[in-house]
Order: sequence, then structure tokens, then C-alpha cells
Amino acid sequence: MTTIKQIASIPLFEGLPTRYHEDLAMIVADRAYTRGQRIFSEGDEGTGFYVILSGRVKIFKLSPERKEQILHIFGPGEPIGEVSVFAGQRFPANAEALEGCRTFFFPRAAFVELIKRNPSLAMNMLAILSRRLRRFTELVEDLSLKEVPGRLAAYLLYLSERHKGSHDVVLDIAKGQLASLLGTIPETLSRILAKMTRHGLIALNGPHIRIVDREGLEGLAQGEKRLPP
Amino acid sequence: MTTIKQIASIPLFEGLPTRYHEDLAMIVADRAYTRGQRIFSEGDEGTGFYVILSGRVKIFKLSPERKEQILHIFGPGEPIGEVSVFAGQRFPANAEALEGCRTFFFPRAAFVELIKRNPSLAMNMLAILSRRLRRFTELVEDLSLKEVPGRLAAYLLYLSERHKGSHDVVLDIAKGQLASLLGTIPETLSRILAKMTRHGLIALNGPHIRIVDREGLEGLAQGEKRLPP
DNA sequence: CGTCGACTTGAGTTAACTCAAATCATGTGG
DNA sequence: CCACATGATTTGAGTTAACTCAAGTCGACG
Repeated sequence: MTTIKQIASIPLFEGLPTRYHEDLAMIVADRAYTRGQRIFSEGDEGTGFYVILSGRVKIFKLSPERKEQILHIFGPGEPIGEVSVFAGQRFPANAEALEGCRTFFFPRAAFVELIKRNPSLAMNMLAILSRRLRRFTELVEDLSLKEVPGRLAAYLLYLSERHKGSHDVVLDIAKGQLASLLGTIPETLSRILAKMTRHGLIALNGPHIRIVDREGLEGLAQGEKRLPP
Repeated sequence: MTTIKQIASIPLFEGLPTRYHEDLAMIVADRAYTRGQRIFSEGDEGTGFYVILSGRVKIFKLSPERKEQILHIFGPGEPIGEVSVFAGQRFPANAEALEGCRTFFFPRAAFVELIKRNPSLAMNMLAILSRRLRRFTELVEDLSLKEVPGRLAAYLLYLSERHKGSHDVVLDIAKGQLASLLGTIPETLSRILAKMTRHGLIALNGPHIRIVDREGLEGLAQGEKRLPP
């Protein structure tokens, strides 16, 4: 596939006249990363942003004690590092490839020029940033107002939705990473999965989880109910 | 002052040709709120967004047990509720006046039209959303990776910076509200303020706080040090 | 002066953490 | 195909930061 066609298939650039796809193809840099490789680090100078073509990337913060909090996990078609294009110019967090990844890198200045000429590109970007703000809102709510069982229940229900509402879901990330995404540690996650199993909310088999009591999980996710000892 | 001049003085609309200020003046609605009054609630249909002219507004989430987490406190010149203009159309959180407030309300459709015609308005909005994402990043980091003393220390240093680096700061919100902003409860905040005083980090007098040991606070805020019992 | 809300202090509980060890899973070299 | 190294996950035991509940104390205002 040509670079132009790949660019045209990125949601962010949807609805853009073809000649702009050509312009973008002129400024783009193709960058690949291997599993575990750092894409950028918090505080780095942001000279542009990336769009993921394949693979998944985690965006995360680290504490001095090396505890990790995952902010997002992004996949193909999604932009990363765009905040540094529009505010400040340093990356606010770290990005690392969860698996082999291919990305397009767009230098800042050229992209800003393009956005100034293209209202629909600007609107696309505004929509993306707004969705991310909305998700952060939920993340803060989860971290601050729910306990770990509630966050886990919400995540399982989210996975179920992505699987078209199936009762059988498969964790698409390692449990240690899931713990970091939920703002906890592997030991705690493991204990809570075991407890949910004991209480008949789920059935657990490695990364395969069957949702046995959907209402029970929903109650937990809403913070209405709690998980007894 | 005329409506047009008030609009022209809003940072978001800075750099916009005068005729657009006139357009905005045509679609704006003037709305005032009293202390404690709800401006919008989570889940409400977002038919537009607000810009604060005077007073301060808190944006917050509530748990079923009525525990509150403040996401932001915004003041004059800042837009609120803009996320619902660009993504989904429901407000992701609640907004309430912390004191008497005057706002301008801009209906969604007309504003979107305007932004499509004005690259500089779009860029201004992108910058604002990006700054908010950056702040959320810090909030999540604080909630997940720091304990309450660290968050409080960071807040005190932030206040000090706003006061041009003065060692004497004044809390501009009630302590109960500060607790909610820091993701804790008034009792815990009170105990930690007392402990910081005992350890000679600060001197406390009602809402007046003197920063005695700046390095000590910085160590806490970075999560490098902890507060002994 | 009394009342109300905001704040502080005390006592006890608990969710989630740390540290340590056991178990399981996977992949490599022999 | 086996034996072991490596990393991921689970389980156990103990600790702790922060919570809940309850009881003051303080300050502003009618």
C-alpha cells in the first residue's frame, strides 16, 4: 500500500482532500519499534506526534519507586503524543510499545500549518482530544471514588462490550499490565479475581474470563455494591 | 462594557477578527449563578458551553455514597463544558458555582460553525484542551502514585508559585473543598496539615500557611521522601 | 448568646500495600 | 524430549495509609 493510502485510512485524516494526504506523505517519517521499546519519555522535547499503524502502545507515568500507572493503551489508527504539539512542547508521559509497532511520525510545524488550513482536520483533532478528556474524567473517577473490585468489574464489562456483549472475554494484556492500568499491583488484582470467582461473579481460566453474574459486576462497577470478604 | 468587548477579552477568542466577536455577541446568552448553584450535571444534554466571566466554578464527580472528587476549579476567562461540544453531547461531570458567577453561554451549533471558519479559534481551543489533558495526566499521577502528603505538598508549592514564590500562601478554597480536590476527606487533610506543622514543614494559621521548609515539601511532592508518623 | 457549619481530634477498622515464597508457563540449549 | 532458567502469576503473612464514626472545638453571624 502506498504511503498516501495509508494516510488516507487514518481516522484523524478522514474527510481531508486528497492533496492534503499528499502533503502529509511528504512530511511523514516511518518509525518502527520492538516490544518493550520506548517511543518517547516524559519531559522529552516533542518535535511532533505519532500515529500508530500496527501494534499497541501504552502511555504511562512512573513514580520514583518505579510504580507504573498506565493512562491509556492505544492501537492502530490512534494518535499519540499530540498534546505536546498544541500545549507546551514536552511529552507529559511515557510511551512504550506493548508489541512490535509501526508508526507514522508527523513533525510539529508542518502539521500545525496543515491544521490551520483545514477546519475538518481541526474538528477531527478536537473530537479526539475531547474523547480523551472524557476518558480521563472516568479514570480519575475510578481511581478516586471506586475501589479496585469496582474498577476491575468495569474493565471486564468494557471488554465484554467490545466482544459484542459476549459473556466470554479474553484479557488482551498481561495481568501485570492490567493491574497497572487499574491503578493497583498484580498481587491485589490476583486476589480480587480469585475472590470474584469464589463469589460466583466470574469463572477464571488463565486469560479467559467468563462473566457469570453480569448484574453483580454492574453493581460493583457502579460502586453501589461491595465485594464481601 | 459592551458584550463585544467582553467577548474580545476572553483568551479563547483572542486574535479573532472583530466581525467574529460581533457574530459571537449575537449568539451568546448571559447566565448568572449564585454560590452553590449547579450549572450543569453529569449526563445532561450539552447544548453548548460556558465561559466564566467572574467567580469560580468547580468541576467534579460524585460517587454513589456522595463522596466528591473535584477535577478542576476554573475562574474568569476559562471555558467549561466544551468537551460535550466536540465529543458526545453529554456533560462528563458536574459543574457548580463556588461563589456568585457570571458566565456567557455559547450554543453548540453556532460555535462549531465559527470554529470551522477560524483556524486561529480552532488552534486556541486545541491548546486549551491539550493543557487540560496535561493537567489530567498530573492529577492521575497524583492520585495513583503519590500519597496524600505528597499531593498536599504539591498543591502548597503550586499556590506559592502563583503568589510569585512567596513563602506565605493563603488557601483560596475551603479546606473541605481542598480535601476533595486532593482526593481525600477533611479529617485526613486536617491531620496531615497538623503533622506537617509538627515536623516543621509549614506554619499554620487558619487559611494562612507559611512555607517553612521548601525543600522538605519538594521532596514530598516528588514522592522521594515520606512524612514520618 | 446561641446556633450552624466548618474544622479538628480521637479511636477503631479496613482496603490495599509490602515482602517473601511457592507455583506455573514458556522457551532455550543440550 | 527433557531440564532448567526466566518471567508471570498466585498465595501467605504482616503492615499501614487512609477511611469511618463519634465527639469535641472554633468562628461567624443573626
